[in-house]
Amino acid sequence: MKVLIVEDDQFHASYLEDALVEAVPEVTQIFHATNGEEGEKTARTAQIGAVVMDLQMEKRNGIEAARTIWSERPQTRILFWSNYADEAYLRGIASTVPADSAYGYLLKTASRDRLKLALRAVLFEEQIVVDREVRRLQNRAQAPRTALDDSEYEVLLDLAIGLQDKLIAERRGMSLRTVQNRLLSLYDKLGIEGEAEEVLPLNKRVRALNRALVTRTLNIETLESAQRDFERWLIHRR
Amino acid sequence: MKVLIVEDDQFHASYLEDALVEAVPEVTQIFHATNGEEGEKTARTAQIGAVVMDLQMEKRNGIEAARTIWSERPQTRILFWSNYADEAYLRGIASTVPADSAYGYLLKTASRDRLKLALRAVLFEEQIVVDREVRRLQNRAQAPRTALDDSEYEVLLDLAIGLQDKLIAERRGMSLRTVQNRLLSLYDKLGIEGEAEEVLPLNKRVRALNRALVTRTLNIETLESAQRDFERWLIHRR
DNA sequence: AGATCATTTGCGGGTTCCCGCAAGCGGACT
DNA sequence: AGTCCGCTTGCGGGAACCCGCAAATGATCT
Repeated sequence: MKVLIVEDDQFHASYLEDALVEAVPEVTQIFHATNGEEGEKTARTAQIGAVVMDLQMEKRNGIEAARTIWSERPQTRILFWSNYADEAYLRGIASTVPADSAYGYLLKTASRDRLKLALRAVLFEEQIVVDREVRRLQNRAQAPRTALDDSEYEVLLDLAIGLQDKLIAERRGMSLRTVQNRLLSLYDKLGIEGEAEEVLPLNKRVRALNRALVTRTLNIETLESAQRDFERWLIHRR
Repeated sequence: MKVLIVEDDQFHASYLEDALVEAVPEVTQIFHATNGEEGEKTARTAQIGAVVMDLQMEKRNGIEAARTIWSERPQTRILFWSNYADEAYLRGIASTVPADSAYGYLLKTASRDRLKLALRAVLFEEQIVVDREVRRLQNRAQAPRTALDDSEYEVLLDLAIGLQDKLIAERRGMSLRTVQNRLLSLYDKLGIEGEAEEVLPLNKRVRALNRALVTRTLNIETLESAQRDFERWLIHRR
């Protein structure tokens, strides 16, 4: 069995390699890559069936890499191994994992045993494994009070890259007023009203972006990739 | 000689420890902490004179910890060892390092040799060492065209936490119009005009925050600590 | 079909924001 | 003193934003 490790931190990579050979002795060959782009390439040329991958990396991050890997070979097993449990990553993964592929999401703070368990379960047994911490975030993010539905999330992204209401309306095909309704519920769900109790007037737009970042609903990479998406859309609009 | 290592990633911590004993055999005792708060405490109780510290950590980050450590014992040598060269960190350090203390700023991507060199130079020889990469950023950030002066930076922070012009004016003791002038030059320096050339109308406020984050002028920790500062100020104003 | 409830949309108006213009103010140099 | 230059400040107005209100549209259930 061939396994690819995509990880830009050399210490983490070698730790991972150790754990991997212990957990899955069936492994015959281990490949390394230090960023998403390289990872995609190796996965393709070496016909890799199992991947362990960090999420934040220079050049293409883990999610983007996973997207192309899965688009080429959907049955590839991928274990994401990340420092953070950001909602943005969860959304990214949820929206790209093929119907019946095995994957996992583990935090780097997990113990060595849990890591080994997850490695075996995902890469070999083709199970789905999600870290307790991550699961907790997932639940919180899905609590009806706080959950952003997809349409709200889209508007949040547009807001985050600095689009004005009118442009968002055009891009998403809704009326100006509807965009503003989305914004209202965003402000509500991100908790921007009561905030400091008193009549402390804030710039809600900026505040929304700020809150989204601080609560890890968005992260900086999300901003960058939303920007790229937008530019692509710009070209194709008539 | 006693040295304190403050680092929340265990692999990095042990790598650091190795390099440290090789580079500075004079070391007699090594202490560990995994976040800023703990670091401050250990530095105080163990009377530490030399510290190696990561910058981004849960609870108090490296800069905040450095501030209190230096306020208690200004001649402490501190080597910052970080993943990123964010302008926000540079500003933070620049504004807290006492006049004649030894410190250093090294990226984790530095080779082992450079790390050892820096460890010896800063902790033992009491020199000042700044990583090449970091220095480069520093220069770029100081290029007249892009450099934010302190007053602009303050306004940027206020904008970033969502304050409106009027509040910023009150907090910083300037007129409304002056705040707006600062914003104008911010927009200019962050490159928000031409952006997409044509008449692509953007929400400049949000865009400014977005750009500041993407260019690493700010990071999310900065947002959080700016928020804390603001709340402290809120209490003390009339 | 008819009733019900949620979402979408238009309208209107009070704020905030962005920024040109021009009048103060103060330091630097001659 | 006088001139120059840059920063601050007030004024004014057009654009964008926030949001209540109510009508239109749609989906669901009986």
